[in-house]
Amino acid sequence: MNLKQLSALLELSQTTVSRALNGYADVSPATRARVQAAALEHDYRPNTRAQALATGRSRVIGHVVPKVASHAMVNPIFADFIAGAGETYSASGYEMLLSVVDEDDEETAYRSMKRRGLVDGLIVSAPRMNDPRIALLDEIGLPYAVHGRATGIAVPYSWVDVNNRRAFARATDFLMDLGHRRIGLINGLEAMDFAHRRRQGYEEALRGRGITPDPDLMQQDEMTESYGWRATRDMLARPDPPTAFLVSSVICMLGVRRAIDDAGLVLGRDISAVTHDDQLSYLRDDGAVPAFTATRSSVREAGQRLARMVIDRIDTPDRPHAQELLEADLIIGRSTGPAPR
Amino acid sequence: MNLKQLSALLELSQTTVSRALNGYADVSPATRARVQAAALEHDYRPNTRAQALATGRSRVIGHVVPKVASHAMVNPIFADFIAGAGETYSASGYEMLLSVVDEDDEETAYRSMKRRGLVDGLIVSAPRMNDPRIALLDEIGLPYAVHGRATGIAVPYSWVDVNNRRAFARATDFLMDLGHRRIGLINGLEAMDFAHRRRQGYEEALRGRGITPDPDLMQQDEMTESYGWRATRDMLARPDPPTAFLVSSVICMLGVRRAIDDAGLVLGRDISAVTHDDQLSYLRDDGAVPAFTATRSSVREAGQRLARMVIDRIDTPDRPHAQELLEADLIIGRSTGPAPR
DNA sequence: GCTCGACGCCAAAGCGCTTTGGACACGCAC
DNA sequence: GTGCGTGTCCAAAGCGCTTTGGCGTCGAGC
Repeated sequence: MNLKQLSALLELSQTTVSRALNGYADVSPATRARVQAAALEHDYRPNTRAQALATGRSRVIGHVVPKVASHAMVNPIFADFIAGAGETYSASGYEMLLSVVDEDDEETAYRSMKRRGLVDGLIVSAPRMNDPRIALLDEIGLPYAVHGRATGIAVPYSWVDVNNRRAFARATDFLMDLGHRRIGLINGLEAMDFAHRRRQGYEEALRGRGITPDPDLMQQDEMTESYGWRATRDMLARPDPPTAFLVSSVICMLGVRRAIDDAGLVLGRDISAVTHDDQLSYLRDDGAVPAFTATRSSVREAGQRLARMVIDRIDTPDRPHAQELLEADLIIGRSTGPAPR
Repeated sequence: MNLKQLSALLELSQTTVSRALNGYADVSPATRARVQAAALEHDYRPNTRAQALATGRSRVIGHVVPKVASHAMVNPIFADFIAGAGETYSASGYEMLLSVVDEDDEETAYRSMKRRGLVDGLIVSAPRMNDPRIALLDEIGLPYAVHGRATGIAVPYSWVDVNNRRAFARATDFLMDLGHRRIGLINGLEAMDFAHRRRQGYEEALRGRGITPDPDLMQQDEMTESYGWRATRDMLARPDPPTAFLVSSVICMLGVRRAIDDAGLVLGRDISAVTHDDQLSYLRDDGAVPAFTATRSSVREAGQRLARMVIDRIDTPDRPHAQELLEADLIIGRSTGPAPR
């Protein structure tokens, strides 16, 4: 059933049927009711492609997943983030288009999405420092919103981010309050903006108490379980090992715990550790007392907010850019305790 | 730059330009070359929506993510699966549409996708036993391929699956070869077909050696870390605890290890455990000797194969349905050893 | 009685592509 | 010269929708 057939059936013009369904005022209430009833009865849904062609809007929002050729890593927060964004999209009549793109072809991909009229807007994930994608999208003229910030970009843009600096500063302070002085940082790749900010927070807090950050106690890498294990093992093997760790993700933290176990130590007694917790659904840690002390912020919620933000930008491109800085909760769990003396 | 402008510029008709670019024979080699050069120079890309409207094909494949209202769980294999499928799509000129849908609205969502001409085909994930979606899609007439099988569905359909029954039978046999007689099963939800098959394999292997499966040693639930922990703790607390575990996912396995540690036991010495390993990129376990003994099968590869399969079905709907049964490798790691006596 | 603005409806154009059904020119065979 | 196949190209219709501009009709206001 298409518009033509439906309007023939109702003995009305396509114009009237279309306008009745789209809520225009110049349709009598009686006619509108009749049209709506018929549409419902025959389960009429406008063809998206035709609609998009006629209106110039596709009601689709793109997410580009860069595929790094070297290490075929998929971001573990990806699924929950997508779930959050997807919820908002479907509630707002948008669809989500996912494009897996070779890292080098990202620019081409963006341009092509615009030219082909594939999407009305984009989500930019995992911004790096001085990320070139922001200028690119401004040039192309495709509405977008960024999950995170990009240090070094001067022009305003729309973003949602966690206050990573403050979260890690608070966590560091918390550990120092417990008497820890040597605190290892097991960070994500610091080319990623969030990891850079986390280190800033960590170093600031240390310096705030007159402690000079020790480069030997800082590691950065792709946040896998085995990286967490390796980094912890190495630091614990040092002559003057840390008594506490600050860890960038729960996945890493699992490896950290394993290394601590392997060393015959007890987490929360011999060694303390605080992790950032994105509240991934399959790693939910919400017992009465959580296993891990954590800076916690829901990545799913970030997805929801970002989706809302792009949609707003599509609807009202002239509005000034929006920014949302989410504060992470500091949740006390069983992985921290006073520094052993 | 659109077709009209391009053809004006070339002083050719739209027809000829279109046919030149789409490889039709009735264009002289000279003209074709001229057209291609101009298209390249002006970076012309046909508008997808117009193309879709004209051809009746959208070159988009849908993935429906059911959103379970009660427990907002996102499948951890989701990201890697998507990555695999996405690679194949972009190599084949397809796009991926992701739709997050309330569990109850799944039928409506499928019908709507068809009516609105949104997608050319679909991937069905996480089939349950007697899954009604297969009959539904056959009725609607939307090409699809299923990730997994649905016990109880008689009609042929296209699928890619891991031989879960055999994988778990082999793992059980392996543990029994090591002398284990009481083996706990920490399974996924058995309404899911794969979990059902895994239990079958487990029970068959036990019976094959004259052991009657003990219902007290079987658990099923959503495969989270905390479930793995809880189930293991409970079974170890039994009067006659198992000496080995069979675990449905690496995520669970992390919880299993935690519970074993908590009990003051050593994994691989006091207690053995074998897990299924989907080779998730952020949980890669590929040291010289992996931490976990596992039945291993790449979910990313499954994504690639399924993508290929739907595309084939779209291109040649009359071809008989294809099936691919992937065998899981049994990888020996450090989490298994002879049963203690 | 006439004008004018609402009101309710519609014909037709247009979105940017593909595809059908020729048209035209040319060369060849008869 | 006629007929016919072949190689190139094109005008126009169509995909299913939205939107512009206009057309009657009717009641109110003068």
